[in-house]
Amino acid sequence: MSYIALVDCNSFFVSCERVFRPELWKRPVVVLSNNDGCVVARSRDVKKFIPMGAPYFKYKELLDRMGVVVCSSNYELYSDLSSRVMETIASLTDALEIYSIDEAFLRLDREEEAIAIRKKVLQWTGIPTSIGIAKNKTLAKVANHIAKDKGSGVKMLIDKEEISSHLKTLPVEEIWGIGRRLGTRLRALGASTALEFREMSETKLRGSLGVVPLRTALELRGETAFELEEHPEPKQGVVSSRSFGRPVTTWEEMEEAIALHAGKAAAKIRDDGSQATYLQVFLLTNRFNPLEATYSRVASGALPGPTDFTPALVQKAKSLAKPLFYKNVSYKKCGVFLGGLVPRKTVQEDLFIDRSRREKEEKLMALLDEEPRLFFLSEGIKRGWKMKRDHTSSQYTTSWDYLLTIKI
DNA sequence: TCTGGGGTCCTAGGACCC
DNA sequence: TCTGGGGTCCTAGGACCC
Repeated sequence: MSYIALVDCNSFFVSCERVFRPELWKRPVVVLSNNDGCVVARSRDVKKFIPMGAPYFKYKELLDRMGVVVCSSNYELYSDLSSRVMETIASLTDALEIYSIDEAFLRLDREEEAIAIRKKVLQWTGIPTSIGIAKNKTLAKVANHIAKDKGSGVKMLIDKEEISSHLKTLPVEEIWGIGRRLGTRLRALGASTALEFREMSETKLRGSLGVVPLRTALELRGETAFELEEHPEPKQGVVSSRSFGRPVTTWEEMEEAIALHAGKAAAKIRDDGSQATYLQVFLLTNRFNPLEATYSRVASGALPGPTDFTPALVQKAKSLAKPLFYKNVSYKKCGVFLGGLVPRKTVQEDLFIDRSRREKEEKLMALLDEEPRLFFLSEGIKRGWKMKRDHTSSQYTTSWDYLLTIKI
């Protein structure tokens, strides 16, 4: 008999910070999102009084009063430690699905294997984990919560009676795949616990909620509806977006931000070895501002052919964004999505672009990717709309002193 | 003053075809 | 006067995840 296990790193971003600052193991710690906007990771003791995703400005005083150490996020560090954790797990199992930066599903036969994995990950990376084991992914999630709550590290949830008794006390919205909206609808339908949800009829679930919640309910009954995906499909698209440090009201600034995001997204797909055939831009106002109606616009279009060439993508992004931009509107955020990705190798030669021009473009992009201080002037020099935090981490694009001059 | 960013999957509805 | 029905593809939007 084989089981599904979920390995989940405990307070992952916090643990990453602690690995490099061991004195923090004894302190309560939170990690903030970009722009120091939200609390995105909390040490165990902080979870009791700070909700996940809490806006930092609302909790700043409380955090200070409680003596909580506050860290800005360092995604490069987290993603590097994540790779190490995943490599460690991979070395101890054959069937692994990396589900997120801090979680992995795997197949195993015995609880001892999980205990060994947990020990090895801690020993090799310094990151503590919790492991839930059950018949399928959804129940492994439930088991994982139990392991976390009890602090025991590993929880095997197989016995039917035991499963039922846990589901009886589990609120519907805490089930993996059931969020706030579905939770509200389920409660209206008379299911407020996982057990009540599991016992709803299939036709009712399918008819009023759709196939995903139905699959979730089937898993709670012990069936398998979500397979272990060891070889995930390539990404559908990449997005670069960010909130502004202050409201943006002029097209000149918006244009710079759009260009910057198009450039960042382009760099990502080049790094992945793919090219885009479809581009989307979006502009948003601040949805929390009660004085103004929320304004959110999207525009998209096909590219003339698969490309990863920054200037072509920037031009397309700007031309799509321009008609969306209204004067007298304060924008909060914008972004660029590149989709319809195809592997670079299989892209056919475009007969209308001569070879030497293509080679020049490739050289220019290679140069751009090698040298972080290089950027296109269309992305702006001053960037008054950028978040303040970003200025501290990279000066290359924000100070004249770091500018390079090159001739092409 | 200050509320993240990057993804996935599903559904509904329109366009188009026969 | 009467205005089909089924399939496919595309896109926008909703809901969820971490």
